Amino acid sequence: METRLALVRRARRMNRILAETYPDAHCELDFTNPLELLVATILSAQCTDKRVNMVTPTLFAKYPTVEDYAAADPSEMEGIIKSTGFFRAKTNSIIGMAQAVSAKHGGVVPRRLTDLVALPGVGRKTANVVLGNAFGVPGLTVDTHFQRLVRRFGWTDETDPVKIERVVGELIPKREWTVFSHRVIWHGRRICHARTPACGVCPLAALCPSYGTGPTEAAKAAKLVRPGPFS
DNA sequence: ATCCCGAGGG
DNA sequence: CCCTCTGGAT
Repeated sequence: METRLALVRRARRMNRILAETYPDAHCELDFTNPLELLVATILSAQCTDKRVNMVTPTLFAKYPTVEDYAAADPSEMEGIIKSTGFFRAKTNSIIGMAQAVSAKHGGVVPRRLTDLVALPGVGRKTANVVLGNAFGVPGLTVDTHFQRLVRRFGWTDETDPVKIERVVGELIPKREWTVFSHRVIWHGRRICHARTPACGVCPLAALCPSYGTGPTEAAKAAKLVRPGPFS
């Protein structure tokens, strides 16, 4: 059983290695404007950031302000964002979010987590992305990558994002929460994949309790694999 | 086939 | 906890 002290030390080392490995980890939805970042993040659900970035110029030109989104014609907006998938739900979310921001916050995107999460289509992950990357408020963005990695790191098996934030928040300094989230997510995208993690080239191998317990690339190629504690 | 830096509803 | 929503890339 790992002691609390050992756990904290290991977490700090992992964070340091991630920082060295991904020195320029950042939000790939590169908007400093809160409204733009909020809309782009809503669009990014189950869709690559590249594809989101292909529609945002057209979208932001047509809807420059909260009021423009609030008064938007749904079918027109669907046409613009169609290629990002889930376009009906996303259109409803964006218009509903804008109407709520207009009615409850005077057309200004709120800076508080509770206010952001209360907006239609805005969950905890999206809210923390906006807080961290547009408002400079530290936040852990617990997406599917983050969730998977902290489990493999042996930090927590919790699935509830709030509980995960609480556990990780005690291991990582608050002022690094935002960039730490990006490091973890970048690592998940590049090496610590859901099905077949590339443990052979992982810079965290020596510190990872899940090292070697997952399917190898060779086994995967031979189709002899069932991911154990993975997924 | 499987995945993409999710959210809402049952 | 489950399901659904969607198109595009690999």
